[in-house]
Amino acid sequence: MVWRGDVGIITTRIDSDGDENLIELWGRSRENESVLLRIHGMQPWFEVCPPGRWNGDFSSLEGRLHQLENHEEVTHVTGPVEKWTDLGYKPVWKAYVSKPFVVPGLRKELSGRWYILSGDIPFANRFFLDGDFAIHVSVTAKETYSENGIDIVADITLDDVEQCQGFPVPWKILSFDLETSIAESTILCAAVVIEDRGTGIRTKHTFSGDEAGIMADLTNLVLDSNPDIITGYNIDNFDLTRLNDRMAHLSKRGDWQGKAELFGWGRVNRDEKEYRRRRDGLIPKRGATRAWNISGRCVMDCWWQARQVLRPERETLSFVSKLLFPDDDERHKMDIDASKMDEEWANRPDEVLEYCLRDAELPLDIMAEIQAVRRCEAIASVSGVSLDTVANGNTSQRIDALVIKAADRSNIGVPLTGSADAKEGQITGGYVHDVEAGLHPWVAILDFKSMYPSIMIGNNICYTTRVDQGSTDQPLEDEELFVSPTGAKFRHPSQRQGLIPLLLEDLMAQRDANKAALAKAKDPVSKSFYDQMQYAVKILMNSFYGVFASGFYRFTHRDLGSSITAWARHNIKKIIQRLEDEGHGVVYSDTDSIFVSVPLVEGENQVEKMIEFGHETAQRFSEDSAILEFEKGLSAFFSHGAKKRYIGQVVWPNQELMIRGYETQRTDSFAYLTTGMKRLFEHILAGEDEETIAYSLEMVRAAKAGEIGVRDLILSKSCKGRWDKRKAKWIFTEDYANPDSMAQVRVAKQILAKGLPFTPGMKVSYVVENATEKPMRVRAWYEEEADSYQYDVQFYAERLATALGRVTEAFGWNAKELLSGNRQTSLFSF
DNA sequence: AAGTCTACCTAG
DNA sequence: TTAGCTAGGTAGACTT
Repeated sequence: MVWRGDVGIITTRIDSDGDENLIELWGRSRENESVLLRIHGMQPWFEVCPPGRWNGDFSSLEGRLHQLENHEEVTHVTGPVEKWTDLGYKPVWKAYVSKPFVVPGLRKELSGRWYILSGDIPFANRFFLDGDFAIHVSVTAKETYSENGIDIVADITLDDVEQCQGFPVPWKILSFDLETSIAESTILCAAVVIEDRGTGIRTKHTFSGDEAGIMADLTNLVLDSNPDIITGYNIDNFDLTRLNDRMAHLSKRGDWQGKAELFGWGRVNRDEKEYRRRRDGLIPKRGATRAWNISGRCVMDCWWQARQVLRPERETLSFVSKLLFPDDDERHKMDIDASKMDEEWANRPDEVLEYCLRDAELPLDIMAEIQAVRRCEAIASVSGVSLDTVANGNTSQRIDALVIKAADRSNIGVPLTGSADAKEGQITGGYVHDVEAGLHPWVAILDFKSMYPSIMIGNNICYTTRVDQGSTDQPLEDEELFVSPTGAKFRHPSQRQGLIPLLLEDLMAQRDANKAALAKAKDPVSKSFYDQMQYAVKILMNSFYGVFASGFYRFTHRDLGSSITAWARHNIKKIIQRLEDEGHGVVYSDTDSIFVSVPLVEGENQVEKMIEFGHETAQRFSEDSAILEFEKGLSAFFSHGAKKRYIGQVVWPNQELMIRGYETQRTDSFAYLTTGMKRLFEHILAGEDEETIAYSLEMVRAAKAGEIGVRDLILSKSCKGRWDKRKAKWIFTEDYANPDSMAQVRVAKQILAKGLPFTPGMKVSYVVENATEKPMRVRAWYEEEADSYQYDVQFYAERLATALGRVTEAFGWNAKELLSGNRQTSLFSF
């Protein structure tokens, strides 16, 4: 029976064990079926061309070509086709090979005789590249069957797949949590909550009893419920790692069946062959990266998603929950002491199970609230990759998906990653204008629309358009070139349209289309959809510059990044100069923005004057590919004189307090300072100078008097470190020159001493007990011990005075004076 | 007390 | 901090 369906692709792998090389794609259909597509008929290949400049002498290649054709791993060779490379046009042969995994060896073997192209592209990516597909596809299958709990398994070819409009995939998400013994590191109990986004139903499960039984039941639930996405809080570093360790502990070496029973979460046959796969197999694996790999499923750690979206001051599950659901006490009441888990489990197992279940469900609430999956889906849709590649991949992979496709279509050779010359040191970045200290009334903020992408488009900046002395491909004699302030030259689009500028133009058009659709959308579902899409396009466009300015990306050259920023500096400095020549004060500028004083008018209509001035000025200085926009209007702007630190009272297009850089924005500050400083800023922008000083003095006084609740004094900082497998201990010396002089490392060690989990890169929280000791004495923060903290009153008072004093100095009070509570009369004060 | 160095986090 | 980039401010430990 013919099956037709729209499918969202979770992840891919290759199956090259048989005669054929299959690409396997796991997904979920619009109709809520689990799907496995097995793509037949594709063959792995790479390309070769003569190294160096091509001299047209085909006869010199005959021997090499013959050797290539007769290589035992090479099935056949086609070509040559003329392709563009960074040394000019060259003849390119395509070598088809028996198996994808022979390519790395061949690459090495041939490297002296040939220049290799397209030789490091994972074979499974060919599905997206050759088919021009993204995460959502439409499939027609003549027949299908069920296998391994998957509803629809279809053997098809690329021709049976078509592009598909985005649709909300009814993902099935499994969230889990383990409670573990501190003494033994065994698993005491587990909980799972499964969300079916098709039906909207959640089911809850708890597991206790002997450890092997818990793991086996958990595995059975994974297989029976067959989820697409596995989540939980910090599962990458904790829960999955622990399951893996316990599997190793509880099963004998080589007992693949025993291991599969305990942790065989993969969506594949339960046999030894699948067990033996190094990745994408029966048993979840973590390679060199942080990301876990489970065949057929996508691991999406709620902690990682939440930190990226929310940037929380602290990163515990309970903190993030309170941040998102402040009114919901049930969700975050704390009644189990995790540092005494063994006792808790012995004394009141029911409560521990309930606690465990709650911590399994919260990640689902958090993921839904921050729309983590939809966000990934939108980026996957725009860049043309699977869900897993967005959730667990890197920026280069997203850019690759777009650029390689475009290169293949235009006969541009695809160089290997790392083939470019290394960058010599850093390139120069954006220009930051000195900020004039003090309060400035009426400031218009103008900024360039998508500055770096526009510069790339406007000057046709691309790997494929850069003029290189060493290339056989030189511009026409009368060709108009774009010459960057660094001297780098780029071809004219009439002669060669760059791939990147073309892609960026397309993305800009997509963004405009999505924005237009968003404006027209009536129901919340489509509104959210178009908003996600336009945002995904924006994210993707902005990541182009970074990738092309990096030292290792395949399509880069050091002149690209430095030309982009050089043009940016040139453009913005020119406009600042012209504004100043006209008598307009430029208060500040950073990279793509200009803060300009609005001429004052008599009477009441200063806001209207600012709007008119903002729009008029922006338009006047706009050029074709450097469009300046009036972004915000401020009634007041203040900075104490440091770059990247300022505040503003926005009055157009809406009313808001805008703060950049200051302690209020920093997650390594403490609540008493951030909330107080925000209040201070409101006084400053309202022109309430006396209140500004009085408020600052009161804050410092209260701190000195020890009147602040310790919860408002918790500091938080990320801590690195790594687990040394051989020594079986945590080491910090790799990441820190002097680890024990760093407060966060000392805190991490306290956490570890308590037997609590520590995740490298995660923030740790602490209170300063005594800063007169060097290094200062700090105590890790545990909510359960909240009542027992002593803090260093003088330390907090000084830190407050320092931060507030920088600001109040503009009003005549410095840090020292805030601390003492009175102003020293200087010799010159009268 | 001033300067150097490492580290963190932010703006864009 | 999962091969995007640079500019910049600040804290704290330590040295001179």
